[in-house]
Amino acid sequence: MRSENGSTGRSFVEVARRRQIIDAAIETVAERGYANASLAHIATTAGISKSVISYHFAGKEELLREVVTAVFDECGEAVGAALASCRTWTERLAATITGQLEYLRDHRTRWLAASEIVISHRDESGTPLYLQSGDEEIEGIVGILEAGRDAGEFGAFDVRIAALTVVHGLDGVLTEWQKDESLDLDDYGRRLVAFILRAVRPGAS
Amino acid sequence: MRSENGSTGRSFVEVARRRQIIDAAIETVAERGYANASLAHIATTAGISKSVISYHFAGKEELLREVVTAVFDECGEAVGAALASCRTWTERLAATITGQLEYLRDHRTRWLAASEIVISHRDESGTPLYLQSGDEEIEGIVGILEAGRDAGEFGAFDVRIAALTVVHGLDGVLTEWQKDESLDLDDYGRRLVAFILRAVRPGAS
DNA sequence: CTAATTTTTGTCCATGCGTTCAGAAAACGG
DNA sequence: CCGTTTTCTGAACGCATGGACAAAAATTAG
Repeated sequence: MRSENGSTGRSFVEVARRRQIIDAAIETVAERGYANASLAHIATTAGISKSVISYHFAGKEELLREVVTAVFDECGEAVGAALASCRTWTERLAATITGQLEYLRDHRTRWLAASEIVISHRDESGTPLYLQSGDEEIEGIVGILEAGRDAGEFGAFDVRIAALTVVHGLDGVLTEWQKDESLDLDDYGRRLVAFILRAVRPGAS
Repeated sequence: MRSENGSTGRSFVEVARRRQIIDAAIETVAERGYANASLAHIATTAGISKSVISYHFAGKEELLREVVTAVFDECGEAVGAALASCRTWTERLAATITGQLEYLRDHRTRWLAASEIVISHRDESGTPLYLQSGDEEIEGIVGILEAGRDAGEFGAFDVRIAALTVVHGLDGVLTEWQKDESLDLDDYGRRLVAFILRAVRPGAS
């Protein structure tokens, strides 16, 4: 019997191969775009035969889903770590923004690939992934905004609209970064935080 | 000699056919998604033979570009009309937001199709359309924000970040509307305007 | 009415795709 | 060492796509 890994029932080589294929898929999608990221190209990038992908993954569908969950989980953990050291709700709101931008800054390729897949990939019924994913991120921001409002750090405003604006503002940063590769993400993050804090600050509406 | 139309040198029937094909493309892309909107499907939707599209358009590329420019020009005109009747910069900022949402509300299919194409379609070099389009919309909002700031209607903030946040917030409304078909766009617009006005209002920061 | 031109049609083609498969190669267990 | 299992390969498959083409149909002009 081969040594197994956790509860997945996968051998070490299996896990390594899957990781290698996932990384190759990320690189290929980021470089050539979702539509041009065929299994053949991914296999070439990984330096393996096309059929190996079909051997280790149930299909292209499963591979792409694994890419998305891997990257988003990584980013979620990074943001969670940034949130842990915060003391005020204002800090938490800022950390949500800067934390995600820092992940984007340090893992551009991975984030780009995951975004491409989420936007472009459709399941068999034609529904894109971004309409299937849960809204945990939005709910998290809503929670911070409500708590901050109750604590008196923020003013009175529509927390859901505010949360959506933050999330879509973060999504849009990638677009701006693609338009201008020299964009300073840290600077952008600071300015975005400042703008959002202007909106949520207490005071007349 | 056939009667011609403007400077394009196209006959009336030619113009009509092109419009019919463009509308069929819009309907097909909105219904089946960009990736599944083949020329065959578009032709079936239009009730014509596939080759007619190739006869009237240089290729799929030209057809899709015409769809995008047609829809975005329509929306731009609608927003422009809404702006014309504004007297203050605050009104203009609000009209930019509500005007676009009203177009989205009244032309969901067209906007959806154009967005799909802009996001997913790549030219031969692999560059998506949304990285090619000019930033006239952003520049317009930047102009409003600067003028409003100089007029004392708005406070001191980063106008570019503010404009980008507005634009990306508007882009995101379509996503929310897809997630929840019963979303009240007028209500969303009012709330979004209120939130943005909170951010740009004069005061410390 | 006839000839020329515009428009439409159905068919065919080359290409690329994801997946399948039999068999080769490698790794493993006793 | 040999038999078994896992892993990999290259070829083949069915399918869908965008485009090209000759011929048919419709429209126009004289």
